[in-house]
Amino acid sequence: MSIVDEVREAVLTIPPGFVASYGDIGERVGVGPRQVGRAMSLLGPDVPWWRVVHADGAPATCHDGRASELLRGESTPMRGARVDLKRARHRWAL
DNA sequence: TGCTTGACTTACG
DNA sequence: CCGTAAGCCAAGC
Repeated sequence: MSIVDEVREAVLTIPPGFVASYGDIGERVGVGPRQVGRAMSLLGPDVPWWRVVHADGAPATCHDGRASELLRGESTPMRGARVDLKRARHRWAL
């Protein structure tokens, strides 16, 4: 298993309407947030990359602006231009 | 083997 | 809210 596969699995488990930060995924797969970002760039367009946001709820810096529309389309709790992590942050089984 | 880079995070001003 | 600095770990050269 590669980092990319682990990250892909984690991202795919995020249900519509929820999001996870790079740090969250990093903790889950056991790597640093930067590896998550690097892995994401290799995943491809077949994953819900827009459900992966920054620690403060800001959408991914790539695909400039597209994430907001996609998140909104899934009824993701938004607060202005950023995701309301208090409500939208996905939590895997503890 | 060592240095640079990156879809990041946290802390501080 | 925005900019800067240090930390982080894997991949590329």
